[in-house]
Amino acid sequence: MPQGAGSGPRGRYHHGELRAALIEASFDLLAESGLAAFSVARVARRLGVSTAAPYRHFPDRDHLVAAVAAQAAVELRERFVEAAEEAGEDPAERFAATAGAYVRFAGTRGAGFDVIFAAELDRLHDDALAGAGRPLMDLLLDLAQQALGQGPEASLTLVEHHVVAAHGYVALHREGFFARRYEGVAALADRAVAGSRTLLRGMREPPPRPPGSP
Amino acid sequence: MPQGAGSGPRGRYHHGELRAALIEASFDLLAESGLAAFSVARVARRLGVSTAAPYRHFPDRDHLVAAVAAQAAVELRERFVEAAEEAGEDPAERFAATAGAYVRFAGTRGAGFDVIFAAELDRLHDDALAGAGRPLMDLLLDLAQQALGQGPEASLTLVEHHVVAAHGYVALHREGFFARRYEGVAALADRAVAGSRTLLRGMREPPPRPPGSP
DNA sequence: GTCTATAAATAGATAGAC
DNA sequence: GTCTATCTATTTATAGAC
Repeated sequence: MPQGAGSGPRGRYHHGELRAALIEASFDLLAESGLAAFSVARVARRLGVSTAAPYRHFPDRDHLVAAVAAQAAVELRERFVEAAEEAGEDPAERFAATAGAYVRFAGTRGAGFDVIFAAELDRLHDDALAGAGRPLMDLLLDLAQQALGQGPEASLTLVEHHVVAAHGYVALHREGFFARRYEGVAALADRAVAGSRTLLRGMREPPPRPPGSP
Repeated sequence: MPQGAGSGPRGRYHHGELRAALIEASFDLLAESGLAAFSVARVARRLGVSTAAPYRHFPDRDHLVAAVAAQAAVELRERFVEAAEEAGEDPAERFAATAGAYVRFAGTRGAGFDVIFAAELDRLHDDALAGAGRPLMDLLLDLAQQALGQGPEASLTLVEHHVVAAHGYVALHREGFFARRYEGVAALADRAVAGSRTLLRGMREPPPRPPGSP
């Protein structure tokens, strides 16, 4: 039993658990304040460890963020799979459901596409992170393809609008834009799903008339 | 001629111009680093004035941000009007064009819905700011109403999806999500306009079949 | 593996000189 | 109207004790 945390409900992290605890606390901090306000010192403080302790496990702030991002990518993909499963058989509903899953995940867990694909982390060449983003997008492309029944180019366009809209809800939520309109993330997630349905419906329709065509 | 800035191309701000110069430099800083990284000290530094100088004109950081936000709301509304005018007669195109205007404005000027409606600024009770956001949304609602030809509730839904998507492009752009895909804001603005057209088309269509209905 | 102590940067904000 | 000087707080990161 390599631990001694029994001295209190939130005992200190003595041996070997700090790395995982840092990542978990980082999610909380990101959810509360976003990536820009994220700091190693704040994570350490809320775990009750010294500000120096994290540097035993991560060389700097960005490597900690990268570890969070890599785990977020894996978790988010799981939420996507679950959401599609729960949505039933209709490919349109399976696709749209991932917008809700995104808003709920990024809204409560704090790490979404902004963290997972953050440009700041590019220079790290973190293998775990580099390999984590692709399966996420591939899954969405696959669901879009099945919902749309058109070529890969159209699917990519749909996924882009879909992802951008879902992230837009999270971003504006975090900035307080919806503060006076909605209570929580769950309501916004439903709006995002409705938005994706609308988007899909719009892409199945032919454009009314390209300006200037006969 | 109450000034003495002739000693250099970027001379110091001696009398009376500092307030306006601070607001203008704040736009630049917001465009480069976003609201979270905004600081009074950085604005002062890039103007070549002391960090104390801004406090002669604004009591604190938030009041400076509020002044920027109020001006941004006015400017953004002008961009909306121009974009709708340039889009021609088609109400759908007039509405969709505002998505492009938003992405270009918020992407290059740095202050969009996130700044204009920032929850942080709520407690200020700044009259200029409080009155600036509403005309912006009213204009969009009006254009949506004309494009959609349905009730005010449907227009509100459309505007929300429209605004959220446009802001999503700006937010993900700023985080580096599109860094490897697009060169600049102009390309993203076009994608946002295309997205709004799709959205509008989707809202004109009846839902295929509400689950469980005959 | 974690701690204390420490360093240098940066930020917000104020007092008082000019 | 702007400056210098100053204070306090925060963050990143390192060195060395336990």
